[in-house]
Amino acid sequence: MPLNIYDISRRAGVSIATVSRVLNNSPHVSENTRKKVMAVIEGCGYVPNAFARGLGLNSMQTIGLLCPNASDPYLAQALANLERSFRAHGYDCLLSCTDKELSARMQGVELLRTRHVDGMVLMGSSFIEAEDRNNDFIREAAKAVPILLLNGSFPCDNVYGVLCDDQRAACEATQLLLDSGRRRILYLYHSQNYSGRKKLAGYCDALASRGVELDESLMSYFGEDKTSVYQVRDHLLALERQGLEFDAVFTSEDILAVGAVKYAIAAGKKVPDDLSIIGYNNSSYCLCCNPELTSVDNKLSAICDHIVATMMGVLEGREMPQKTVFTGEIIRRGSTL
Amino acid sequence: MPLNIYDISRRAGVSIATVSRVLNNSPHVSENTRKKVMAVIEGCGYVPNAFARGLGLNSMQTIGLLCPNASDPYLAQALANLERSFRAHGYDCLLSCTDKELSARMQGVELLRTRHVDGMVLMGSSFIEAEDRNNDFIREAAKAVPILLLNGSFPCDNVYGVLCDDQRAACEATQLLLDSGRRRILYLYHSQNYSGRKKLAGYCDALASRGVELDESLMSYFGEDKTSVYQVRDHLLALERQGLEFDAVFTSEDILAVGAVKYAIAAGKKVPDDLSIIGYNNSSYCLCCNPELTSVDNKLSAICDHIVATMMGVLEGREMPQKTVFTGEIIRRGSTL
DNA sequence: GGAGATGCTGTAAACGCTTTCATAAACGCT
DNA sequence: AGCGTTTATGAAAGCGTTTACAGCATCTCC
Repeated sequence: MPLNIYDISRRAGVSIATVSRVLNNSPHVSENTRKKVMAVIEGCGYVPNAFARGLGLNSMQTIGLLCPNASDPYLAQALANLERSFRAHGYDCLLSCTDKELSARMQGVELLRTRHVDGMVLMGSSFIEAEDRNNDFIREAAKAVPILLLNGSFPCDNVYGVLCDDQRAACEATQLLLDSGRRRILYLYHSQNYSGRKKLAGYCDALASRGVELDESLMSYFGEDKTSVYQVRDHLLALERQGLEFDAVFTSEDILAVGAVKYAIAAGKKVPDDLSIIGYNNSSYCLCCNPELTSVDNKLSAICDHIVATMMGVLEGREMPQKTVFTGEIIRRGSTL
Repeated sequence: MPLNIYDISRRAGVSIATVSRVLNNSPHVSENTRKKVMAVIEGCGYVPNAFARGLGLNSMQTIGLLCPNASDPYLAQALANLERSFRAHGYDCLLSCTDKELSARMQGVELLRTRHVDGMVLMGSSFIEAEDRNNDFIREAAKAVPILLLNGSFPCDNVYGVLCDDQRAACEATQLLLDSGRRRILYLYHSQNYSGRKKLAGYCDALASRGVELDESLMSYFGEDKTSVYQVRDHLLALERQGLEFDAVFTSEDILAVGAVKYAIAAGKKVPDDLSIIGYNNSSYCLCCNPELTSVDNKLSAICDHIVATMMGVLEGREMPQKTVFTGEIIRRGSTL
């Protein structure tokens, strides 16, 4: 039987209203009473009941984190960053992992309806559909609480995007390959989501900027499961057998680039001499390969910090920028010339 | 202004008690009223207020997940598994990441005191200290809610351990190295926690079983930060310069084994011909190396499933085994003969 | 036909806070 | 001294549930 606010009020010789005011840092308490009440509170280690507080305030200082795939080290890193930072601001995080995009939507809505989270972070732009009518769930949720998009952008009130300029970064990565003499650059991607489309656009931009013609047969899609390393390797081997020529690979995720390295090993090609490879995310996978992977650092920790700052700002009623764009940076390692 | 239980009771022509009974599947409701009330509830999409419910029941169906390092792919995978499974049972998960062990304890207690979680999962045995008096926080927390240990064991009421027999698995892994002719086996480990100690014991068991003398200079400790890949590489290079001889490496985590591969590359040694390497966890890092890493699969997903099942059992008042041990399995890949 | 079960439903009291409103005290001013 | 203003406090009404308890039919069985 933990203590309640009545116990404190009795011991401090004040009313529960005063105790409540002390707890909530209300200015309408004299310095004297504040001290007296605080002394009692600390003396007996009283902690206000969060459920009752939630009932009164209709909030429990909770943020929902919707994560499409927590086992991806990149998103896992984001998860850790976000959680730590929100906690520092006094907010706890409810996690909601999900494989399938459809259920992701449901879970987001559920989190809102059943847990009354104060805000949600959609981690990864896979939440944003190309077909706009499928995005109603975001618009709907945004009516209730602020929605923050990690690596996405969406024009809607109360929705805030914090992202890397993937188009530009992808363009620069591709240009790096082109400018080292490569002409047949494979583009491998995981999913056709918001940032996936941006990266593709950047890839095209780069080709255009160097006067290289786009060849659709150089672009391949892969599912999101764990076996994609082998999938990529086998796919590239198959392409080679079919006579397709390529001298570089650019991927939308590091794990796919790992697959490209596997291919090179299987095909007896030297990286980067015979095949240049650039990944995306600059995740811990990059250091595991030999040679180590050149990759695009898309400023995850800055993005996470900014997401938390924006969420806090919005929750405190401040005006916040609807879209913040960071500039990616290519981290050159051994997989490129 | 969402609907409340009074709105439903009015529309259904019953009292709020009856509505509540319908919502909680109480048997004391006639089939007729149940149907009538359900129809109203579904008709208007009513969802009971979780805060009020929490206040009444002193529970919000929430599990606290204490994760020492969410950016580790292995733990991230566990996080995803646990969350999905708890959600399927109607429980949401509050995440609490932490780098430092001390603050981990604080956060666990805080989660309990401020959030009234119904149970906690301590992910990774780094929560269990070698010095027993430092484990009071577990004992304390266990008085309030069931505590589940992922990869740990702790003799205390209301604390349940689900783990892999790391000692045996480490022994078998080391024996595998010994039986392929290796005699000078480095053991690299991340931290001196519960499972760290077990693995060490297994390593020693294996040496004893084959009559090989233990050499303390073959054991090295590394911190937990991300740079450990390079740390390991440089450390091994230094050992080599000092004249220490070794023909195999066994590590407590895959990421350290990746560092050993880096060392082999830097030192111009062939894996596995000049140097055999075995990691631990069978994480996604294993596939990134060349050759791919032999590693101990410690049955993460089985452990996670069992954690959730045990937690649910305890919460439903059933008797549950205090300790469940899975048997690890060595996954042989290219880094061993 | 009435006593005693049995089954269903409603009333009202928690649960532990926040917050509005009223009141009382203290203060400054003429 | 008297008045209006400001400041500090308390009483009480929510917030939306759960649940103990009471009440009322209906039924069973002598």
